[in-house]
Amino acid sequence: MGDRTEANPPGRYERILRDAGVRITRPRRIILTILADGGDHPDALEIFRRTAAIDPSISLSTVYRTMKLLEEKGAIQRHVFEGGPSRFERADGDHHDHLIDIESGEVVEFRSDRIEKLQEEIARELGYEIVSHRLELYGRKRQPD
Amino acid sequence: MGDRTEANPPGRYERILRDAGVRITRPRRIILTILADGGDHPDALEIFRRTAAIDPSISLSTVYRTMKLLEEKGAIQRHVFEGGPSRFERADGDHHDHLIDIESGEVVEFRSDRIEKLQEEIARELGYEIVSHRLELYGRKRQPD
DNA sequence: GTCTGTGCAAAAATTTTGCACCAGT
DNA sequence: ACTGGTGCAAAATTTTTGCACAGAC
Repeated sequence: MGDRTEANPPGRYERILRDAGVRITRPRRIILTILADGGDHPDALEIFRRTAAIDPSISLSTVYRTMKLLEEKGAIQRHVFEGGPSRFERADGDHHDHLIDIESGEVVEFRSDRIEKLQEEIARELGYEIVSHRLELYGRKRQPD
Repeated sequence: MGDRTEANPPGRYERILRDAGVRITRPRRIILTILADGGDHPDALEIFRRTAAIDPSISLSTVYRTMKLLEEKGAIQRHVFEGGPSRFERADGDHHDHLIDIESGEVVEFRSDRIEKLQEEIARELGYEIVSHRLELYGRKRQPD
């Protein structure tokens, strides 16, 4: 999967938000930095821990409010994997789905154009147009025997 | 989709549970009846409302405990659609995925062997074996133009 | 009679919100 | 300055749990 940092130059989110008429405050800038840095899928509490390490005055409410805002602006995606709380990841252009390691909680990203196509076909057959979708595989590492 | 009641004769769940060494109590029997009757995807509170209509002494805790039990025994499936609480449906033999109408909340079931196969392939390529999976399409009715 | 299941109330976990103050533009 | 954003504490929502009693086997 590797490094995708260059896909999110610092300020990418800032631009999205500014263009939407949203103020760039200190808490928001810090949260945005954390999201841009992370290649993972942290939940609100984890993001809060990371902001707290940088500026302990930032509240959990602000984290939640910012996540909701970013989601509405299309800057991040929210995932609710089985059982757990919402987890977030930035939304670059590239759509992908998730494979969750049920033993470690690790998330592997993947993408299948064939599956995407099939989904479209199915929706059309049922008389619907897809607005969004969610495909999650839950599995464990295969033992190389 | 239509009537699937015959796929769940009364007592189907009872057998599953009895075989698992679980006692068939009055609350459980009532909850099981509700699940067997419903062709829908109620959440815990809705199930509680339905049990309350039959026997108001049944508590919400018992509903939750029973749902968890049934899930563990493989008798029902839990779904967490975007935003909302867990919703449940009985697990017959037939696996299917869900298309959720984002306007009405209605759930349409579908199944695609081709998608299932592709999922297996993808997991294998990534070095995993699938334990479970979740595919949800969120969409709106297409206007017949 | 034994041991699991239940109701109740309290707690836990996650997320949202009212309000007075603060800060970005 | 104006307006939207923030921290805090309290509430809302969903789910779990401790405990004493009830009920299935």
